[in-house]
Amino acid sequence: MTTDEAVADTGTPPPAGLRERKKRRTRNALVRAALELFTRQGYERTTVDEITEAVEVSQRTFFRYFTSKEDVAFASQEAAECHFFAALCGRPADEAPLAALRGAALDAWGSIGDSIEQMVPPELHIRMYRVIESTPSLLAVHLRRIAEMEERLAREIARREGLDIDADPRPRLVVAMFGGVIRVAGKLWGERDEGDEEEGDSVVTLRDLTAFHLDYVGPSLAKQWDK
Amino acid sequence: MTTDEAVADTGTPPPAGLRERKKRRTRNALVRAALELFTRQGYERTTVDEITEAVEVSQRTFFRYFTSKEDVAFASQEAAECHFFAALCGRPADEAPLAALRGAALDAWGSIGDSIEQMVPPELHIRMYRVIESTPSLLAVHLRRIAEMEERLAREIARREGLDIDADPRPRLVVAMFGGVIRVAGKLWGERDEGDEEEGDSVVTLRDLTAFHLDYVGPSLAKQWDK
DNA sequence: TGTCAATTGTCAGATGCTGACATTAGCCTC
DNA sequence: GAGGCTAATGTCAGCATCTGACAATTGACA
Repeated sequence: MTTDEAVADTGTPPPAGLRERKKRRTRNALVRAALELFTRQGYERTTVDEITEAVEVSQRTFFRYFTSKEDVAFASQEAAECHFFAALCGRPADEAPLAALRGAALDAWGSIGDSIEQMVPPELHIRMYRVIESTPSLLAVHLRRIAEMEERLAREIARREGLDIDADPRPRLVVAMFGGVIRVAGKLWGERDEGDEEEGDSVVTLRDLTAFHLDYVGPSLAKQWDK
Repeated sequence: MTTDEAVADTGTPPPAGLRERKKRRTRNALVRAALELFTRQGYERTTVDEITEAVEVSQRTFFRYFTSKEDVAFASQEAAECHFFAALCGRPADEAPLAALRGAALDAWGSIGDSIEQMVPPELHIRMYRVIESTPSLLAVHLRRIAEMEERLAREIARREGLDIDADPRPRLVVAMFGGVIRVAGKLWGERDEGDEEEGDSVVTLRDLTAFHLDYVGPSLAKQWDK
């Protein structure tokens, strides 16, 4: 319990010790059980006791792995977001800010499975995304997490461009607008085929929808950057 | 409890009946006591019991006026947001979308006092805004409320321009980006003079900061709108 | 004044979450 | 491989938010 725990996801293939492996198994089991219940019967209608009973651990153990019931709902999101941020950091240095953000978003969506399949089935991750979007209390937390991510993105953009985040508002502004576009795309996608369940198709659809909206406002945002 | 309750703010000067007046008084007293406690000792460290004891009503009564502890924290925000939306609706029809949003925002900030002074002192409203921005759980709800407001704004913009909100993404996109700018301005303001407390000055500062940021990205956003 | 309906209070209980302490179980040394 | 160390888990008590049910109070209106 010394080093990670806050990361808790980014590819750590062989967690040598038996203890570590057991911990990871328990954690993943809790996440799977929680998302399964949340997506099946709804977030509010699922109690923490139901989750812990499904995994056969005490309620207290649950709250040692997750700070709150909300926390577990975002476990796979957390992994996906780390994946996205890593994609941004891996972008070539000569790319313009918006191009780098766009590329990172599309890359991350393309390889979403690699980053979370050890924890939960990607299809469950997608279903959970819809639950988040349609559950007010989860949506609120989701938006706050997005805001935190935007802050990190703005700092990374500022770093890439050699700008002072406190002196130049452009990094924050371009990220804020980028985030706005992403959210609009996600929302429209969520409202689209509400009860269809087209499995793997959904990921592609959301990815394409995002690309479409980004390309729509991209030119003018880029112009704004140069001023 | 039949008609309003959800509105609960927009200027209703003489609520004739004794019952209605008493209800409004109780409600306002709860809001004032709550915001006073929240701003003095923090949101998390304040219990609902403390609020109800200060007003001398039962806890059950509190939850009849407000659906949750979070709810009361946004009572004055709700009024301010209605004020802003009304300002947008009152804008001349020939104004461009972004100009109308800009004008409504600045007007609303200018006359913020008129819309909430019956409920709470404007200075308390401002202090509460900072508590919201700096309290994670409240910030989350705040962002969700903003998202809901943006949806309403997008629909109003679409109506003004005679567009179909489901067919043309521009209303949502311009509003999303407008909202992003507003949030950046609000965040920067909140971080600025953290412990200064310059009273009325604060409102002016935030208003000006908003105007500055809007003017910064305004031209390019307007370009985006025309295509 | 007396009846009706709305407001409030009281009570019990579900749920989320935390601290304290006991118990179990992996790990490491001798 | 026995025993001690420490991390993980379980148990229990308790606080806070929030809700339903029912009783008591109080304004409204004939």
